[in-house]
Amino acid sequence: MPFACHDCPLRRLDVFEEFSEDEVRFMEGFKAGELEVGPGTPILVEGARSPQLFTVLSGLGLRYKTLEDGRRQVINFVMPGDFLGLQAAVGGEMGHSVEAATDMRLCVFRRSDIWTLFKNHPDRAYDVTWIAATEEHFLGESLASIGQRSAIERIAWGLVQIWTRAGDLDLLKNDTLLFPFRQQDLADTLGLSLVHTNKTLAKLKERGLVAWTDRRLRVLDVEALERMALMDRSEIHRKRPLM
Amino acid sequence: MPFACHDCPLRRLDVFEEFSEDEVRFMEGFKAGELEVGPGTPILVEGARSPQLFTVLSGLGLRYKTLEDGRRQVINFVMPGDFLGLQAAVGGEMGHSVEAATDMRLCVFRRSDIWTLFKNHPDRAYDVTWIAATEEHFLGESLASIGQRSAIERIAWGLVQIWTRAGDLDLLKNDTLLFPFRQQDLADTLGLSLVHTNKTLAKLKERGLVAWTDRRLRVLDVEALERMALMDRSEIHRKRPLM
DNA sequence: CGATCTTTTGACCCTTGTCAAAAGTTGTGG
DNA sequence: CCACAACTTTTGACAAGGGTCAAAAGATCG
Repeated sequence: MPFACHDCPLRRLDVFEEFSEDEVRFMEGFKAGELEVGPGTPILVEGARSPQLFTVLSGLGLRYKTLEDGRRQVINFVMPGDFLGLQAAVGGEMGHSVEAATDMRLCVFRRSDIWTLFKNHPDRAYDVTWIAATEEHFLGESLASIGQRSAIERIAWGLVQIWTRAGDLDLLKNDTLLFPFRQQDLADTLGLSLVHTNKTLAKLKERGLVAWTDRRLRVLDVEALERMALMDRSEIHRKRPLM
Repeated sequence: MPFACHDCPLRRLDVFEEFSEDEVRFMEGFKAGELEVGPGTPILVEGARSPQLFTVLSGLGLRYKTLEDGRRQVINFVMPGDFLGLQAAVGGEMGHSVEAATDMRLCVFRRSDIWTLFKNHPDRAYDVTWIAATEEHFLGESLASIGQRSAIERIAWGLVQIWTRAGDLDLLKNDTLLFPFRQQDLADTLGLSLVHTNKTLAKLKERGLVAWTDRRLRVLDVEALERMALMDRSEIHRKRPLM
């Protein structure tokens, strides 16, 4: 049974900005429904014009693009709070696909309502832009990682990235993240081969920095990984808007 | 001497959507001035909160990020029509720097006016979002190139990208583009070393697909390059908004 | 016409990719 | 609960694409 935005579990998280009562009311009208899907379900397809937008309520997924010959680039891991489908909503077509990796629950909006939002709710429209700009920011980081970092640096970077986001979303239980992805997914994210990813990951495990078995991921020394990846300690955890 | 938006040379290009008289009038109020800079001038700096936004009127530049140890990732080549500084305007800090590569002329907007735009001009706000989403789309393409393509594919991809954009902007004179960048810049864009970029580029020259000397670039066989890069022939040239 | 950049070349080798097969896991149906 | 099929993770051997170094050859520019 769908719940009212007022009771949305995501609202309570510290990473997200508070909603005013007014905004909550508006979002309740904007919300068109909920969608539940199982692992492997495609949610948005590259090149398609989806009539819907989504906010992830729970579950994990992948965004990816495929080249004609089958090579795949994972753009991002999809986590709760992520806003999906904006490209199709404003641009016309999705530049990538999105697929569920676990059971997922999504909040559904109508593409056609997006214009109303811009027209009547400038603050929410601003937030949408905020989200798009932030995503762009993140992709810039990814580009720098894939383009400039070595294999071990990339993996360290990727793990910190995942770990930090998961932490913000309160997804860590017993300091462990239930992580449904395969090493192949990580490899496709970082532009590495599966074999090399596996061997490099093994080094990080030996050094006691990470533990990843049985679909459970634990980062044991975030700071060591950050140093290894030459990450800007300053990557602030700013609060972000939630659609 | 600055000119009125009404006479903006970019407006006439086919790639950009038409402005209504109303929009032109608004933009004239939104425009805070013009900026002219020479080659090498930093326009926006990574991590800084710029009080200004820009639309490139003429000239070329680079967007890039630097890692702590000096490695540099070029995010994108900056061309006329590009909107700069949105990340700082909505998010807080720029995720990358922008620097002029030639003389550049920029249209300047005040960051503080952006909210007015959202409040009073939903259509223009929508366009801003459109731009952000499109940029995100493009970065996804880049990610796929750097992550999945081989050196020669990447270079082919990069050249097509530049060539197409330049064509859209009517920057080709005698089928030639005045291209102020160094091979090092292309290398840093594609995540390759300078030496390897040079040698790979040489192959494309030998095959008669490209000519690049003396700061003049000519792509002689776009389609061959597109095939080589496995590019989606469908990458539509949709009209885009201009700020 | 030096001083400074940028582009080319050649030699060498290291990081990462490819192939193939073994070892572990997970899930399913009888 | 076992057995088998289908995945995923590991390992090892080997190959190669691309990186690094160094220096020569061309441009640029004051």
